[in-house]
Amino acid sequence: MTRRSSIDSYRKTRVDHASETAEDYVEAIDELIEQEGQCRVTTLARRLGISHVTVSRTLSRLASEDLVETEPYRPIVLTDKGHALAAWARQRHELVLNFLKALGVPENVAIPDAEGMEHHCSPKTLSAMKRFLKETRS
Amino acid sequence: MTRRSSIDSYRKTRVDHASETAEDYVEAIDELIEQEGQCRVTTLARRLGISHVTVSRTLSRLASEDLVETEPYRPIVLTDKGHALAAWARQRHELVLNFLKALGVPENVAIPDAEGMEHHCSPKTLSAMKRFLKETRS
DNA sequence: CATTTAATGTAGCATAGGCTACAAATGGAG
DNA sequence: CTCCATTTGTAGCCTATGCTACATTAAATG
Repeated sequence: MTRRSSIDSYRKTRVDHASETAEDYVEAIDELIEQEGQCRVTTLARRLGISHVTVSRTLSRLASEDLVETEPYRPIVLTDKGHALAAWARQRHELVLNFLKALGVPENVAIPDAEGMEHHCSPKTLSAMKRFLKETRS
Repeated sequence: MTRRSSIDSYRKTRVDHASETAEDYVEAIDELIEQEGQCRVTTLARRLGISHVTVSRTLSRLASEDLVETEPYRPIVLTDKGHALAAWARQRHELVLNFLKALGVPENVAIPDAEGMEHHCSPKTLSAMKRFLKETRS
């Protein structure tokens, strides 16, 4: 039983990874729009720490997935779907980060760890984290 | 400050991913050797849920990184370095899984989540998990 | 020991995500 | 309005990870 599910676990991890990029992008785009009024390719590239070329190509994929809308030389816009995903990702990000901090992980470590872990937390794990935060606060 | 580290966080997540495959492979190889006395390409492929072709190619890379030794049509052997990495990965895997279960995450969810999360837990986060387990047990 | 079956390797293709170098568009300063 | 700096796009290359189809080796069985 544990044997059987190991295959599925590995597969899930792989599939998760496919959507991680999308989540990171829409989350960063959403933040940039909030912070600067708009999101440009170059700004996003700086934020993600990669070249504008990679960002540009990835945005094409996200556009084909109906998460963003792009016009040549224009700011990047989130679709409703993209915005919803961003909101969800940001919320989850906050939760995981707060959870790690409440667990006693120093912030400078919790930030990068949360970044990597958040994509792999299923709803039930997120609920457990919420529960922990509630109990800890009281 | 949080701004500055966001770039590094994204970068760290990407770099982490590069070593995830290696960790998953040596961990699975180590388990198979323990369970079946040897590890064959096909068995490993089944375990990881991917084709033997992909496994074969990835093993070449791991061999070039001195983690495994391969001979054509022969079982896969872990180098000392590979075995050490496997031991570390298995230990970390156990810890994360036990932590999630102690947190109240159902096992069937904890297994795949641990699989994805473990690669992103830095030593300080692992320490915090250990601490939590100790406190919970008492 | 020949033959079939299973395991492994190889060829070749696809996608995702990196990059540099160069071209073209935009926008602001003079 | 022209020109220059910045931004964005395009061409082309790389690695990692997936695959199917086919070739080859090893092993098992009659």
